Amino acid sequence: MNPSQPLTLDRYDRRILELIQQEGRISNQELAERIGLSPSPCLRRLRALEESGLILGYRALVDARQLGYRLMALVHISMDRHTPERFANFERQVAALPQVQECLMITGQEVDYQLKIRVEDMDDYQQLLLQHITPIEGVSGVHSNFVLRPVFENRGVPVAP
Amino acid sequence: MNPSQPLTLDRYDRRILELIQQEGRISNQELAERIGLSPSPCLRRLRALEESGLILGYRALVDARQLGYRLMALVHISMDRHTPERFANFERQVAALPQVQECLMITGQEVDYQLKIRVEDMDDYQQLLLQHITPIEGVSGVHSNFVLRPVFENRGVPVAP
DNA sequence: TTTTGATTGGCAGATTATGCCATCCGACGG
DNA sequence: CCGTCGGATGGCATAATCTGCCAATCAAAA
Repeated sequence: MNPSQPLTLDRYDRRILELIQQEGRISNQELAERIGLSPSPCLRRLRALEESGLILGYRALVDARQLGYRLMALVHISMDRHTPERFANFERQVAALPQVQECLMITGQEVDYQLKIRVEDMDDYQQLLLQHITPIEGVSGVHSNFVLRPVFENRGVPVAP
Repeated sequence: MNPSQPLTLDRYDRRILELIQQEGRISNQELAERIGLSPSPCLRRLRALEESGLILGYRALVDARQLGYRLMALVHISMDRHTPERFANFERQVAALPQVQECLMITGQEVDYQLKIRVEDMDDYQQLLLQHITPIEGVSGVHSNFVLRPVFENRGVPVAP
């Protein structure tokens, strides 16, 4: 959790990062085998990467569509007054909505945030927007784009030499 | 890998999905303990969820900033001719760029794709755009927004009862 | 109440993780 | 050129975990 230490990653560390971004549940033995180390130093390195904060955690990828979330939308939000309180409040409210998968504060003349949203269908979407997003204090504009097809998502961060 | 079977998830399955979305590397023993089952049926359920395709895989989350990727951009792409070949070619080219973390085909009068990009700095970004994205056949417009702050990302899919 | 089918819990063997220590390697100083 | 020193590695032993198997349990239907 300490965002400092391994400023110097050697090829073993890089290889570990590449592999666990692809196979987050790979066993230490197989990891060691693939990077060309024995299990002991491999595990030590993995733990060090975790401790350093470079590895933030592990996630299972769940197929949203199979869970019934057939609609994905990108929502652009503009705020009327740009005070820290407004922003903080908006972010808190939005974080409480489980359908909001992602919230980014972005540049743009008419836009302050982009939300990525997953819902079951348009009815769901309309209700989320009108009941929970538009009413947040300070929200002055909402513009929606829908995802026709996710070409790819959840790619690993490149870890070049 | 078979996207069919568990149309009916009971509370155990739901709990498993919730937990492994938060702690992708949790041991089966602790998972079992937390959901209130013994390890055997817990592992059986987990494997079934994996086999069914509901769990697509596991990923380690790596702190991009610590790896030097200090700039994140959302790039909106418009294509001049909407033929399947153009789209397929664009997607292939873009998939070959490791800086492109995500590619979504979206609705919008002037937009066909949104890319999420991670680079080290503006120089990097300019080079990626001019050298690798703009030149792709059919790309007629590029508009960039930069991420000032990622409020949150990588949230799990809600798995409601 | 009895039957039937699915799910569970516990057990045993196989696999994996983890701490410890001697060894190895490279850098530095003598 | 050789010896010392610090850090990293590999192997080993123990602990923990995984995983397949079987009898027991539970629930729904007859």
